[in-house]
Amino acid sequence: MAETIATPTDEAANAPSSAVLAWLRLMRVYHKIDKRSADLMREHKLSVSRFDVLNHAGYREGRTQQELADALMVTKGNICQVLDGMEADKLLYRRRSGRTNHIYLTDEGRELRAQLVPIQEEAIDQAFSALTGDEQETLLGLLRKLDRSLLTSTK
Amino acid sequence: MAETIATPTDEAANAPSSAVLAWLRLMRVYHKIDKRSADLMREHKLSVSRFDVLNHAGYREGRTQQELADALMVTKGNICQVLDGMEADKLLYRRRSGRTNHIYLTDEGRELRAQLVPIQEEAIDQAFSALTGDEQETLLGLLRKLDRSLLTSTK
DNA sequence: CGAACACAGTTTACAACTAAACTAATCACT
DNA sequence: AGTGATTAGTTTAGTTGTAAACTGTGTTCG
Repeated sequence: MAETIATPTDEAANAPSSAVLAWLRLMRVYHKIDKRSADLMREHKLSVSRFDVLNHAGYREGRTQQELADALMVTKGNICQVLDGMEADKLLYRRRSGRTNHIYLTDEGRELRAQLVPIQEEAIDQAFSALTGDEQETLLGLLRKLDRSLLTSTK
Repeated sequence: MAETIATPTDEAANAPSSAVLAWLRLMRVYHKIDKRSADLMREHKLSVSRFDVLNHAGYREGRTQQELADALMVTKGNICQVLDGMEADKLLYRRRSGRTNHIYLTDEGRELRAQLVPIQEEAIDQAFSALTGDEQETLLGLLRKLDRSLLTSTK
């Protein structure tokens, strides 16, 4: 048995699992679309994080900072900083109630949101346009299943 | 026609397109798994970016910095900084050739890589274990199609 | 040749994010 | 009511990333 057909324990790595391959692709897709978004938002003098806050806070007003942090998958410390900036720029304001802050958009913020949300949606639709409607649904279903199986970090 | 069945132009946003829904899920999945990876790597005193460089540079040695930057979807400026640190820590070294640098792992770097790659792969397999093998293949196929349709940024 | 260009890598200034410590308000329970 | 645990938000120090200017090397072609 001088020559094996395949040598799984070789220096050359084993074939990566489909999970690893899927993860690598997912990373690439994420980064590419994220960069597109960043470029798009920069054209409108806004960062992605500010847009996300504007979008989410405006979707249903009166949310707390912690709710925003959870929804956007960032720390409450980060949200606090982003809100500081946006409040200073009069895009939104905090209304304290006990120990929680509720976030409301200003007219200016609401206007900016109304202007940018369709542009962003258009860009996302365009980015996904290589997939058919059915494929998008399939992808969504798989990602949803995966998402639900990943416990929200216990912290 | 006093009452419409649906009012697409309402204040309440239109139903998001499947592309937008897929993008939101993809973001969530990316962040959750990325955070898991970061936590896992931190246990081994390594950052995700260093692990990525170690993994990629070790997969085929002699790569240039620009190749690494492209593969990891970060700027060459960032790679340069990460390499500075890793070179200082004796995980790898640069070998200049003309105007390009080729990257090689030290024995220590190679050893660390051999130790961590299986751990990381295990974690990824585990993260994707909610999907069946077929589902993982389907997901991979869709992501690959999507990835290929997204031009690498022209820069 | 040599001027103009292209390109790999480096540096710098800054933005975005985290972890962790801290402050302050609320809750649970005897 | 009082004390201890919990929770929302803030602050701080440090990490990771970017964009853009800069350096130095190679390449093209009149």
